[in-house]
Amino acid sequence: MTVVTRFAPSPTGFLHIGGARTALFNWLYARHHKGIFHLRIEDTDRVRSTEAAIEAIIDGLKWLGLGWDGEITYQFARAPRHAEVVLQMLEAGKAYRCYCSPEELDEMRKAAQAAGKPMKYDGRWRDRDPKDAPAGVKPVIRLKAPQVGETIVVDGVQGEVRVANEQLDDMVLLRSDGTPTYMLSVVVDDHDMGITHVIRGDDHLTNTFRQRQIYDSMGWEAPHFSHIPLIHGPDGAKLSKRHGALGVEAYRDMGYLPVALRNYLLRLGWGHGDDEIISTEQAIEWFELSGIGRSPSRFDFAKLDNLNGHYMRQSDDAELAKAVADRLGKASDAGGIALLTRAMPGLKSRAKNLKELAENSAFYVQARPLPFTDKAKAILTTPETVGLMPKLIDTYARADNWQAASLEETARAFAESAGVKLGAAAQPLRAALTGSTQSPPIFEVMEILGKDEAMARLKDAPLG
RNA sequence: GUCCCCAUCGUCUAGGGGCCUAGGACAUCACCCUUUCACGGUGAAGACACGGGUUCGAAUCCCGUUGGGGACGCCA
Repeated sequence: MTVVTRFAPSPTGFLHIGGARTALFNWLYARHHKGIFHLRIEDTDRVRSTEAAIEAIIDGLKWLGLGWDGEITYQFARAPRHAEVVLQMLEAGKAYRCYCSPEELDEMRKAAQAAGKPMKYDGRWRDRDPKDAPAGVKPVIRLKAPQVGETIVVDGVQGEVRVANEQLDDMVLLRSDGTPTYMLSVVVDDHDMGITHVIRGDDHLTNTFRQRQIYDSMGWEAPHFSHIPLIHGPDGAKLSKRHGALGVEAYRDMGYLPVALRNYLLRLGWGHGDDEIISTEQAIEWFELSGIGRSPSRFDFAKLDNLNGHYMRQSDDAELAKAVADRLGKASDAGGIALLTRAMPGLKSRAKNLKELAENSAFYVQARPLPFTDKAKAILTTPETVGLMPKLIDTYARADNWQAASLEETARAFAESAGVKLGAAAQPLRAALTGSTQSPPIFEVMEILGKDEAMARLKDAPLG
């Protein structure tokens, strides 16, 4: 049997981090089994669905590297098919028309809650004669759900979960305007698309009982369900669009790498022994439902940063240089990109994301005169520096060999003859050449900058 | 209110009756490396929510309590 999974977001906002993880798990599961991964946009809520959201979701998935198979399914386009299924159920006596007003329903729920009962529709139109139908009221169509016994779901993550049918009411299948509800649409689409495994957020677990009833009512075989625990924010509450969740594009803008985000998201709720750094290929090979944990997890930027740093250090220098140039608005500066590429080995171990990397790289391609941080200024204006620097600069002006090792030798010899530590020479150099007190090894910086630029910067230095 | 799910270091987790004086990773702290900051290396501190069972033996199984989360729409 070919495994068929799907990611089915509703386009009411960006692709948030929880959705991204759900997509990742479905993608991984399909790839692991050499199966199919579908994308279905659940746009049946015509009021809240937007084109912009659809675009954001598609862009997000592409950026994350989670490609889907075949065409995208748009759920709203399938509404006629959904309605057709409801009609079948109606004819088979498995569904019925209900003429309750919203006010009646509201009262029902309030009364049930007050009486300590589950808040559900009481089924008053279930067996009522259709002739009683009030004139001018468009009915909804409800499922004639079983009233006794229990509905059981065997979940890939949660195990066997059961609920008494008396807890569940006759859900609405078709709204009074003739459009299908979510509960019905998902079931019909999953069935028609041949979905074999549904992997989704835990918040759908209780919905699954209702969906199960629809499958049973239609005599369809239900897919295998797996409900993954939700990702919580630092405060422990569900991470949602309204509660601190960020879209994947926000992570992109913060400078995180797709590969790092995939690795991080994979480890959030899924484990394979003590493994932490897991390549995407390795993830595809290892991913199994049994590795999914049952308890919710919290999003932790510190760990994401660590992972991102790891993957940045492994990234290709030229690619990083391009990304940095892009962020610095110098994407078309070929010379700058070449210089940044050479500088990248010293730069990339000093940043945990592309944003930082760009900030730390800026001094290399910064036009003179350089801006100086307060600390850099302070170093350049100490009496010791003021006394030392002119002589050091003069020494370098006469240097022929501009290789880092040679430059360092020169500085060491200079420091020794002046009776100071190497740092006394290196730190002012750093301040003058980078405008900062923190940078890659300063002699490496000098070499990469080249003698002309380095000397010019040294002469610019605001000594004293 | 009703139902469902969950519960190991601050965080992510390993663990599925004896291998656990509970392992790893991130974060934290110390030391080493060192021209700064990182990277890297070494080490430290740090957890089985609580109470009952079951068992020769429980982090692991059962029940309860507490705590957290989720669902109860003509939203998805």
